[in-house]
Amino acid sequence: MTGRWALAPLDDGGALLAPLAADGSAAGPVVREPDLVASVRARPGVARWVWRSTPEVYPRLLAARVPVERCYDVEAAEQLLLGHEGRLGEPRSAAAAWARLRKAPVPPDPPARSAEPGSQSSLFEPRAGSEVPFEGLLAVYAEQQRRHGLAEHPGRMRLLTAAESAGMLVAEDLHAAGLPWRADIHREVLRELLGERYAGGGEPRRLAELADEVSEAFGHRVRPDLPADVVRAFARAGVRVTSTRRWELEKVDHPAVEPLVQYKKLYRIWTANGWTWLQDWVREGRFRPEYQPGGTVTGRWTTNGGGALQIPRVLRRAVVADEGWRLVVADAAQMEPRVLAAISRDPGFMEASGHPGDLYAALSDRAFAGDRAQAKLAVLGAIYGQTSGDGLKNLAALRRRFPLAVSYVDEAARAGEEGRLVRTWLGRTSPRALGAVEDDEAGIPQEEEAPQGSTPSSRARGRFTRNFVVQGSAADWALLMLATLRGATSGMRAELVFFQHDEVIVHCPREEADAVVAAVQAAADTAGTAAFGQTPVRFPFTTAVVERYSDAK
DNA sequence: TAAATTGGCGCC
DNA sequence: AAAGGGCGCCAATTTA
Repeated sequence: MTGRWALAPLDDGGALLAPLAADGSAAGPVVREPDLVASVRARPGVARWVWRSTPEVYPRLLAARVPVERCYDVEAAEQLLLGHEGRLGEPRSAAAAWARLRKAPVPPDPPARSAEPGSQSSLFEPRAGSEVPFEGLLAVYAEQQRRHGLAEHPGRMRLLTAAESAGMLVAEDLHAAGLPWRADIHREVLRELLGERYAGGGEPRRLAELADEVSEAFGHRVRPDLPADVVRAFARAGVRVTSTRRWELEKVDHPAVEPLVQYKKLYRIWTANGWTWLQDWVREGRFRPEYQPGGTVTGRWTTNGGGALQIPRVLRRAVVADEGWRLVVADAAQMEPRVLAAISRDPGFMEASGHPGDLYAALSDRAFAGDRAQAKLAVLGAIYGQTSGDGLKNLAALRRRFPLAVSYVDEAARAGEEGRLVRTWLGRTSPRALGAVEDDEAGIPQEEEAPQGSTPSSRARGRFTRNFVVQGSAADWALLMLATLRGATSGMRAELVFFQHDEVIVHCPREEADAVVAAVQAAADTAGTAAFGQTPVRFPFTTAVVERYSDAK
């Protein structure tokens, strides 16, 4: 029993199932079985489960410890296919896709739920408006198979939807495992930084003291958490600031600056990751955020509640492995420039990226007379679309030595400025510019207003598309790396517990740590080849085996 | 009064 | 040193 099977849950815990042929059509009769979990358990040979939505089905399998190696998430795929077709705003639910297929009225997507802290698993109950009949699911899947064939690179598009589906599985795995989190240590850190917590939820002692220092420095009462108040106070003191951003304040010579900057730093910890956060998000020694693969247009993940991708560094002390266990903290080194090397196929840049060592040093040896800092600025400027400063100067040197790499991102920027779409290597596609309007003939977006050449908004658009191809292709790679790593660790006790763009944490018994480190690097190499084909580019990970997250790097 | 926006800063 | 890309979250403020 191999191949693909479609699966849909029923309200009574049962399931509808059907084997699928290569073209996506049903290869046998639809069967109804009483217990979804048992149905999956009884078919260990299925190569890929096809279902509407991973969060709808997979958590109950996970809870029952029924392994699922691969899936195909129809709604995730719909989102990617719509994007590829330049139709990103259209509803992406299976029900909507089914309606489009039947030329019926298309239901809008149900509103996104905001996560409740500590939710057991993300979505046991399907969202209202998401129901689709099984025949509809099968038809939508078959149609999606056809649409993959129409993509610019069908093979890459198939890889992309497979990878996104794998990401959906990993997201549930991460939620189920949870990041080990010591509430007692977190409280210790809070107490060190913020001082005593006052009953009634008022400012902790240290913040109150800093606020007093700020007021003293100005000679009158100033609320440091109110930007307008602070700007006014500086004006009264004869200092003109246009905002209270740290980099602007730090240029100002005034006794209020130091306590003010300190206040803002601590205030942030208090409001974003203070006692309230701890109470809301940490249960039984685990922090369980809800991850959303593809939550951003570039393919980077987001999390829903808890701010898992913005954990302040000072709190990493609270992330501690269980007794006898370790955290393997692995960080992809200079991922984005290496990805640029791979997608641009620039021979020199690929060659420089072919070493596991420091990429910026390798680049500076080749183009910047050994000046690593200049090389780094130039590369980041090329990727982010720098508009001024030294980076711009250095960009010229970069362009001379690595013309294909620079022209790759320049072309992406030009596409954006002209209102065209850009794609990642695997085919994830940028959304249309605001105000772009579809051309009936070719589906090419046009600016609503006559193109004026360069406007601030077209330049901003260019910076976005310039970065999109690199950040997005890096996300492609990271997804494949995760999928591979998930497979490699499935036979171990090790668990993936954290993922953040280019960094992954695996929690494992001490004895497994070496094997996990090797698996991470192997996954990186496999993903590099799977995503970009045979290139000299390497994707080294910096790994640390530690007991606490803060001991890494 | 509730929803949307703004300012600021945390992460990559 | 600052400013380019992507986000989420909080509190305050503005808008509907």
